[in-house]
Amino acid sequence: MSTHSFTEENYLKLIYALVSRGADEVSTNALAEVTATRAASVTDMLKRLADKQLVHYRKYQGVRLTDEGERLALTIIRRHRLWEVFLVDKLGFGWDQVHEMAEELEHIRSDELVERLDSFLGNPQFDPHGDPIPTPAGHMPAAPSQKMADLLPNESACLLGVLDHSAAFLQHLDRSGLVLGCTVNVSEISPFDRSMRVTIPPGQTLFVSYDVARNLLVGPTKA
Amino acid sequence: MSTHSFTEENYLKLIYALVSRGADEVSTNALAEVTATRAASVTDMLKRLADKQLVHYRKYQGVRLTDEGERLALTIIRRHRLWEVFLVDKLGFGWDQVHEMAEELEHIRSDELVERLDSFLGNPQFDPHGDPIPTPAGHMPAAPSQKMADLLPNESACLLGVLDHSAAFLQHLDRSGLVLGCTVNVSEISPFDRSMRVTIPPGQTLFVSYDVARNLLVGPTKA
DNA sequence: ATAAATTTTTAGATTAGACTAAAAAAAGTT
DNA sequence: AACTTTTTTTAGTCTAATCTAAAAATTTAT
Repeated sequence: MSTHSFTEENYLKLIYALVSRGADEVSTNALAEVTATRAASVTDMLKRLADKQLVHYRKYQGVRLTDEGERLALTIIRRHRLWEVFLVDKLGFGWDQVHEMAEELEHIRSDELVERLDSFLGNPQFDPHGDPIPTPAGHMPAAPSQKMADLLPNESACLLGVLDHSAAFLQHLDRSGLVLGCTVNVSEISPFDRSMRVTIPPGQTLFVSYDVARNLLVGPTKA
Repeated sequence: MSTHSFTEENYLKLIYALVSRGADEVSTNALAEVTATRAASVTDMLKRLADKQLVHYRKYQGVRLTDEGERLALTIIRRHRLWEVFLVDKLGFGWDQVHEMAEELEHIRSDELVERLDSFLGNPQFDPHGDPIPTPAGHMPAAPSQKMADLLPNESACLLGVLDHSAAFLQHLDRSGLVLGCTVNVSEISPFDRSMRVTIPPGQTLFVSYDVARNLLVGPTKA
């Protein structure tokens, strides 16, 4: 039942994010970058987190989360994503507007609140960007990994998520009419710039640049 | 657009609460009591709030809010009460469970969030305890002021709010079947202990102690 | 109106979380 | 292998919000 500061929670979340997208251990500088602080501040915090047994830390060697640290990181990510669903589904915010608010809401410290929110939202499996919502016990479900850019001509797929979460990218998708859950069919790929001609229901055709296609996650169509 | 710390917001809210229930100015000791800190800490904070023009403060004389301080206090109270409505109406919490969570939620800093929440909840005028919800512009609507203990035999009234917000009191009301909005009719008042015999729909009779009756707010029946 | 009690303020410390500047370790280059 | 560059850590400082102990102002009581 010990309680952690907002700052500590944010470090855990960010360490999780950095580890899960590649490296085995996270460097001090990488953390300084994502926390928007200096390396010296990061070192301080890592020592504190190590004292609390939330990370494994060896000088000059980088960090990784302990089991308890990972469990905690995942409950925070769970809260973040559930609040995003609330903001979009219930309050009508756009998926490009909710990140900052969820950054604050994720720190509200009541497990019962989170579980009631979860049922109120209908136990969603994914957040508005298609990211999977961790279980209450702290397990991260598998996420789709195939990119739209990997599709071949004549293949169809279901649009499931985004890799780039920036407001600019999300707004671009809005303007293009690309919505999560929609079925896309690749009719042609330009050999020159790898841009795709795709059709989406109801029979609409659009061009998707490679830069966009490699930031979109797809899966098998529901058919 | 300047931003204030949680702590500053809490001081403002508590100063408002103390002023509105009596005294013209609030003493350092009274604030130390409600903030659960020491007088010396309060003095420090009052200086900081005075620097930010949120309170009028003169040494040894107590404090009161500036117009800007009061406006801010009321937006925080507005947020608190709206979140309480959300927790009770949408998530199904009991009215005795929501205070602590709302204490955290009230500090989420997005005006658009609050206004969208307000519409989502159907623009409620009162929180689950019958306290009026301040307007977005920072105006506190009038609250009912008549106490159930002031009713005379044979008078009827509508139960509108509570003065005591403790979980113990609220749970007592739950066990008694006293619900906000219900019509109460006083059939008899004991001259000995001022306890009341009241009837509530559907034709149920119960005894209400003076201690309970003076913590209940009533108004004219809707009829 | 003077002394005693209470309240409030000052002075000086502490903690979390940040900072800068400098030292130490690791990695990269000839 | 030795030198250079980069990364990380240490050492010392800063701010917000707290604390204790002591001093100052106000209030109460004789």
